Amino acid sequence: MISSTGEYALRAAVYLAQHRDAPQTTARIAECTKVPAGYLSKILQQLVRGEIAESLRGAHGGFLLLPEPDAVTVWDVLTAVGAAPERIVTCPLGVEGHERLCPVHRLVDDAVAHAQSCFSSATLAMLVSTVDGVSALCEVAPALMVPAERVAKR
Amino acid sequence: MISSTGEYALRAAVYLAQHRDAPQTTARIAECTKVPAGYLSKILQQLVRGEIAESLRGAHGGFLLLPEPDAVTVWDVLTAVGAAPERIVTCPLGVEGHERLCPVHRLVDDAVAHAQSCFSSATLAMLVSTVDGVSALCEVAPALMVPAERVAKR
DNA sequence: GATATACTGGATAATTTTGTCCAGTATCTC
DNA sequence: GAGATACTGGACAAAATTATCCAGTATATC
Repeated sequence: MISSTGEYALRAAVYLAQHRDAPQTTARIAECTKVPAGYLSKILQQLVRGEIAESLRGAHGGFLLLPEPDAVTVWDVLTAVGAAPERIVTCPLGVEGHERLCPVHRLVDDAVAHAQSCFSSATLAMLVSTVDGVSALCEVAPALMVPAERVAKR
Repeated sequence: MISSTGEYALRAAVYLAQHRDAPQTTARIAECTKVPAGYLSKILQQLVRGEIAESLRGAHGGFLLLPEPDAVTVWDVLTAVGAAPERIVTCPLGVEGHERLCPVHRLVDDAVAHAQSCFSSATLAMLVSTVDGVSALCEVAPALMVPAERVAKR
């Protein structure tokens, strides 16, 4: 449905939305999102070019989410890395003489349209704020940890 | 949204659903669906293994749709070639200690689920029978050709 | 200013997907 | 049975995606 690149970009963007207090290094984001560090570096650069993140060089540098979390949609993130599913606008067979899509491609395009709709109506703020026992990126909410884990932390 | 392989398989399956009267050769299907012939050959083999098509060797041989067109869904075709979008069943980050997906992956999985629903409720028969001026695979209905094209044919 | 930190951009490599080619085999027609 | 047709399976090649590495540069701290 979405490529590895898209998945990775989404994880990184959500992580930045969760940690707006200080710049987050590539290494830290990579560790927490389980994304290959070297590749993540490229993806973060794309997010910077897409004005989704900003980068700060030097000591204590890293990446910060640029807009407010409620002003960035999942669609925006996927688009920034070229991983957004694309609508079918013209006949993939290149047939001349008609404009409308045939039933086959209309079906596929409907699915794409729905995905686009889902993704463009979900903001990073929504993903981060949602609470139902499992927070974004699977960070287990401390209050909901099972006893064994809470004990292990001490 | 779906891979080239999936798109090609769908075109081929629909073509077979449109031409059930006689076996269709790889060359003919390739020409009409604009799919690279050599690659199509591999895809047709996968459709045969998936019991979506049957093959007949020798002169006047080719491929035939195996089940009735109303008994094959788009989902079936995509699955046969391993191109069906997959549901997210476990946390892609591999975090232990919880079962439910986090908001990020729940969102993505919802989109996948919707696509799966679209694809599994659409049969080849539906795609072939739909008439709204453009038939499946963009074959222009003769009666609806624009005048210039009708003249050009003479 | 010296040093350590951390992003940038480019080169390169591994992997997966897509695509090509051909010898072998089965089947039909005459 | 001979010849032509057409699928089968495997090897191989091209292209796109994913991933790694490193020298260069900018920034913060002392």
